[in-house]
Amino acid sequence: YHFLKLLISQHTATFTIIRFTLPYLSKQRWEEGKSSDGQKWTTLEHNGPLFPPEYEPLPNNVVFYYSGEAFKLGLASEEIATFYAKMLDHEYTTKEVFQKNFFNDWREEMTEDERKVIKKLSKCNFSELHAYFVNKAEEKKNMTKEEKQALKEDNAKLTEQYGFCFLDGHREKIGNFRVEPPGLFRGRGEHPKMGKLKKRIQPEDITINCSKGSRIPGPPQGHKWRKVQHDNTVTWLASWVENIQGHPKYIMLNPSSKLKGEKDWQKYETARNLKLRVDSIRRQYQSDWSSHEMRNRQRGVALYFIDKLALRAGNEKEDDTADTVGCCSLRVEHITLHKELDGKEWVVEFDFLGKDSIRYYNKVPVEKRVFKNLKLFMENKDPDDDLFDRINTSSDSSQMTVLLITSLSAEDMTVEEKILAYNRANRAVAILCNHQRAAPKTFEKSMQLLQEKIKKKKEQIELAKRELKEAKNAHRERPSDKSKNLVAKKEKVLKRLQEQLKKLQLQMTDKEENKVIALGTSKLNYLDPRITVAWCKKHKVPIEKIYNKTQRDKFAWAIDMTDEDFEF
DNA sequence: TAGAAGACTTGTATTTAACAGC
DNA sequence: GCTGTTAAATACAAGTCTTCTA
Repeated sequence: YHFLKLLISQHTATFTIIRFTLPYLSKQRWEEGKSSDGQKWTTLEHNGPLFPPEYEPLPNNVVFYYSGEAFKLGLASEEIATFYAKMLDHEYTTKEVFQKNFFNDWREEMTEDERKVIKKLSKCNFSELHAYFVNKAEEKKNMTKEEKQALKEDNAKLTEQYGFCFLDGHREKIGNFRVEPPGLFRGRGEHPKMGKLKKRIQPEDITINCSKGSRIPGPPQGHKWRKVQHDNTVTWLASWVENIQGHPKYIMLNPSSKLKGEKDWQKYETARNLKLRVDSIRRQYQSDWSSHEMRNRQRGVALYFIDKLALRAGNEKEDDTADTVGCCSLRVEHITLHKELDGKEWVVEFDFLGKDSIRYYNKVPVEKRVFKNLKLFMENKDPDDDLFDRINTSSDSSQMTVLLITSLSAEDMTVEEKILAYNRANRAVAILCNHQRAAPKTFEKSMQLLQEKIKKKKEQIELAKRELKEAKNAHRERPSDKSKNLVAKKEKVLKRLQEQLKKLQLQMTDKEENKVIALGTSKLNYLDPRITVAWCKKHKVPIEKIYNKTQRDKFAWAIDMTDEDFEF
């Protein structure tokens, strides 16, 4: 769990981040009146998941070719072929691993006769299939307004029927009420299983969870559920096992639900409690740097990294997944020690792939004792050995914290400036947590557009200034009510233009600074929303300017309970 | 008690809806 | 009203941490 806090005092935006592991905390007696028997609900009723539509066979004029010859595929293998055909202009399909995995899985689903003929992916020609789907997408785009409206209404009906459940008597929104459709697995980074066939889920694969005595959802015609259970120690409504990694998947509630909201609240309360102990935890791990036990030294340094850099814990991973690491799973090859670098002493250079194969690159000056310890941990090891070989994320008291404070301030700000300040604080957190995104494809273009707008606005301002001057002169020469009004009017116009310019410039700054940073994750999962709500109230910033509809729903608990003098 | 299985949160990519500018 | 951009919503993979089981 990662936690952070956003403190925004008088005209000042300040974030404090706290990232730590829960076992350490849950052993403390901080539970906020949470039921100890693990009951998550008393009654639960729902309509089961919504299945994706059955496969629609291709029309006869859309032909698959093998070795240049038309080849009619059976329904099952045709469907799988369409998965690949749809992805043809995606980078994935150029990757060897993807192709290999796809082709292996595809062949497994083929009939004997198909398998006899289709032996090489390179001889397969999906282009007609691809074109067919491109065309279909185009047609969908060109549908009339009425058709689109009808489609929308159909969708709304389904959401109405399947998108809600009753939990303890309250009607709650479900997060993902659709069963995932079949397709090709798209792992992130260099995932060894990319391209494998994600099979169609049948009702017979699905476990339903609801309360005893509730109306049990009916399986689709001619089918039955794998199992119906009544376990109120878990929060999911339905589950199945996906065939790629063999992991369970769940249908759960939307973040706007009471159940999720209370859990979220509890999370931030835990963070709040941690704040009281951060100092002592820091003293502890610093003293561990000189421990005579190697295990303690490693733990002390690992904790320091997590505290200082907001690294993830770094659990052990299964094989057959992309090679990514977190703090505890760092290997010797992921860091380089520099006694001196860029005029700084005791610098550690990090370079590794973290969650979702996002690169973490950072050069960090550290305390001398940390540096010496790292050198010790690396002695007589190969590059692919674990840096922290004596600890793992479940070793005792894995206490991990992070605290960062960035301060941004200004006096007498407009709402726009306040929002920029907020976003900057938000951004400082995202940068620390390495929440990166690829620069949007249209970034340069839209930047240029903004640039032009600003130029235009400046020209307008020049013009307005001249006109104002003229009006003033005219008024001086021949004062009248009319001329006086004109001056006032021109002043007003100029002022408004100047405000608009400022707004545009702020917008541009924000955009530029946000180029490769994703704010969403930290806003949604790390910032205590109560701090944001209090800040909005205090500074008269409408909450809608900070949180969109979804976010307001998710943080309804915070919006309801927080007044302007809330302190984290 | 360690390793596997299970449950739940976090995070990026993709899809869809809303909006601005013509 | 149309079209291209941007923001919101959704999808689902990939983490973390808990609980079960041999």
